[in-house]
Amino acid sequence: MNKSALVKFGEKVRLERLKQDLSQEQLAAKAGVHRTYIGMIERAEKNITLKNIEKIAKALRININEMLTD
Amino acid sequence: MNKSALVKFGEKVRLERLKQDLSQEQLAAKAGVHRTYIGMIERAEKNITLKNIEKIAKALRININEMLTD
DNA sequence: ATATATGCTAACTATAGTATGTAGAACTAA
DNA sequence: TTAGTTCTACATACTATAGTTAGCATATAT
Repeated sequence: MNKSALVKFGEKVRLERLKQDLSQEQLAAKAGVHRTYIGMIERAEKNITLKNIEKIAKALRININEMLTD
Repeated sequence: MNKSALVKFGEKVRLERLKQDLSQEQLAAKAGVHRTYIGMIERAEKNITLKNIEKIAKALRININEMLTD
């Protein structure tokens, strides 16, 4: 079933966040967004915008294009 | 001055669209969005969402991560 | 028991997504 | 020239939904 970009992005955020041993709250603080928002993104419940993709990528210190690579 | 992801994405869309000799209207039809919306994206006037990034990438037959690579 | 982390619901408000209309440039043809 | 076509920029304006927040529940661990 070919996962949507939304699902893949959410999985990537969670994977990298845990790899860096960060809580959702800590990542949220780094990215400048709300705690629950990170949860929603990881669960692919929100259709995130490019500006916020950029924010989260920077907070995780990962290139934005890598956030969307399989 | 480090262009935003929005500006880079807009430039990439225009570049690839012209490379494939498509008008904004033709690309819009392929992607299933409105004519003027493509213009707005190319001019980086709208903060595009991931679902629409996916739509446009598919219409251009380009991997989504390549749309965000320098 | 207290603290930490996350899921989930529900609500508000900012703005993305959609659409219409006008204007101007570049071109083609009569 | 003049008229018609195509393409794009830009200005609104509407409506869908992203972004933000607060609150409560559950789980785990100390």
